[in-house]
Amino acid sequence: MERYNVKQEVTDKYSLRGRVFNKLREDILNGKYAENEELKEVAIGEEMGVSRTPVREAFRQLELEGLIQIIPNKGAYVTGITEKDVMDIYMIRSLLEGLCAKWATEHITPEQLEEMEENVYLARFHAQKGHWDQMAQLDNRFHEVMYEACSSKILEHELKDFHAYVLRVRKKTLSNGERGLKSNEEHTQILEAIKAGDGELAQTLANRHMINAYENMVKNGLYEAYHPGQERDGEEGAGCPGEKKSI
Amino acid sequence: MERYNVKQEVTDKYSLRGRVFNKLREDILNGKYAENEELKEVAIGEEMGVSRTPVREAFRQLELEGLIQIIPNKGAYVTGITEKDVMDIYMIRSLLEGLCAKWATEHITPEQLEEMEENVYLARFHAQKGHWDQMAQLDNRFHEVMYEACSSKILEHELKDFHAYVLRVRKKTLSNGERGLKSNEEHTQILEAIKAGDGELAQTLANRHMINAYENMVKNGLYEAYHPGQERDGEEGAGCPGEKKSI
DNA sequence: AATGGTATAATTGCATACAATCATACAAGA
DNA sequence: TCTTGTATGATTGTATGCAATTATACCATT
Repeated sequence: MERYNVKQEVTDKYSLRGRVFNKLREDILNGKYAENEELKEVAIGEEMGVSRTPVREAFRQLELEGLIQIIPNKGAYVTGITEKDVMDIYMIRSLLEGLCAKWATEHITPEQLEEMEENVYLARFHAQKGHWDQMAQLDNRFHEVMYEACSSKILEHELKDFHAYVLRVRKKTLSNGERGLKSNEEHTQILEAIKAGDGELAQTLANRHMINAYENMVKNGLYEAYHPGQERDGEEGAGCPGEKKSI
Repeated sequence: MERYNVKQEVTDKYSLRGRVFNKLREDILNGKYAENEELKEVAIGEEMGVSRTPVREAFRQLELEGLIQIIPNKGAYVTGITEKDVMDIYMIRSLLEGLCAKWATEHITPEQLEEMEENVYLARFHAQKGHWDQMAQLDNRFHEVMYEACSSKILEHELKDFHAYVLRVRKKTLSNGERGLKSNEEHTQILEAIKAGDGELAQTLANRHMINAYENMVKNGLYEAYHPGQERDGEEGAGCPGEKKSI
C-alpha cells in the first residue's frame, strides 16, 4: 500500500526512471496499450531513448500500482482498468472521502479553509461562464486541499492515488454543464459543514458527493467519455454484465 | 494505487529482487532500521549476497509502498510507520472491511462460505486451547477469504495491503486470550450475517470488528507490542525530536 | 576564527555485458 | 498423426563499469 512520498515529484521529473514511469502510467491509463499487451523492456527503452535499467525500475513500480503484471522471466503485461474497477474505486472513494471530510473538519488550518472558500467561489464563477477547464482544475484542487487538511498521510496518499486514477474520467464528466454547477453546490455544502465544525455532516455530504459524481458519470456514458476518438455503436457502456470492458 | 498481482508471490519467492524486497519490508516493519536511517545499495547488497541491481529495484518498490523515501542522487531513507499511521489504517480498514463484507454477501461462492465456516469452527477450538499461532493464522485467512469473496480486485488488493501492513501488530494482540475468543465470536457473527444474506448487518459487524481490534490493541500497548527487543545503538536519524514515534 | 573554494571520496543513476529462462520451430520416433 | 526431444532465438535477471552528483575534508583567504 503506497504511502506518502513528498519528494516523489522531484524524482519523477528529473530522473529517467521517473519519466519512464510517468509516461507509461499515462499511456496505460489513456488506453494507448491494449489490455494484456506485452511491454518489452528494450522496445520501451528505445522508444524513449533510454536503456533497460530505468525501464525495468519503472516496471517494478507500475507492477506495484497494479497497472501491469510481471510474470518472472516472461514479461510485463498491461492490466488496464475496467468499468467495474472504476465503479469500485468510486464506492471506496465515497467512504474515504467521507472519512477525509470528517477528519478535515477537525484538523483544517485557516489557510486551507481560506483556499477552499476561494476555490468554491471561483468555481461558481467559472461554472456559470462555462469554463470547464478551469472548473476541472478547481475541482481537483478542492479535493486535494481536503486530502491535505485531514492530516493523515495515509489517507491523503490513498485518496490522491485513487483520484489520479479516475482523473480523466472525472474531467470529462465535469464538461457536463449541469453537473458542473451541481458539483460546485455540493462543494459549497461540504465546506459549510467543515466551517461549522460539523464533522458528521461533512462526512455524509462528501460521501454523497462521490455517489452523485459516479451516477452522473454512468449517466453520461463512461465508455464514451474515456475513448474520445472512438465512436460508440449504440451500446451503453454500463451494460454488458460480466464482461470486463477495459476503459 | 496498487492493484492485484496474482503471480506476485511467485516473483517474490524466486527472484533476488523479490527476496530483497520482502526482507527489507520485513526488517523495516519490524523496526530493524531506525527511522531516517539511510539504506545503502552496496551495503544491503553485500549483506544479502546480491548485486546492486535487484536492491535498486526493491528500493523503488519500497519507495512506492512508502516505507522508504528516495532522494535523487542522495540516498534511501527509512520512513517507518507511526502510531498514528496504524490508527489511521485501522479506521480506514474499518470502513473498507465493512464494504467488503457487504459485497462478499452478494458475491460469495459456496466454497468460500464453506472455508469460512470451517475457519471459525477451527478457530474456536484453537482459541479455547490457547493455540495462538494457529489462531493468528486462521484469523488472517478469515479476512483473506472475505477479501477474495467480495469479488472486487481493487478492494481486495487494497485490503490485503493494509492487512499486511498491520499484520505484526495484530498477531501480537491476538496472543491476548480474551481478544482471541472475542474476535472469534465476531467472526462468527459476520459469517452468520453473510450466510443470511444480510449485507447491511455484515457491513456493520465487520466495521465494528475492526474498531474493536484496534481498541484492544491500544489497550494492550501498541508500542511495546511492536518493539520486542529493541537494542539498536547509536545516533539514529532522530533529528526531529518528539515527533512521529515509529513503531 | 570564520568563511569560501577546491579536491577527494562516497554514493547513486544509467548503460551494457553476460547468464538464466522461456517460447518456438522443427525433426525424429512411436 | 501425435508426441517428445532438441536447437535456436527472444526476453528477462543479474552483475558490473562508468558517469554524474553529493558529501566531506582540507586549505587558503579574509
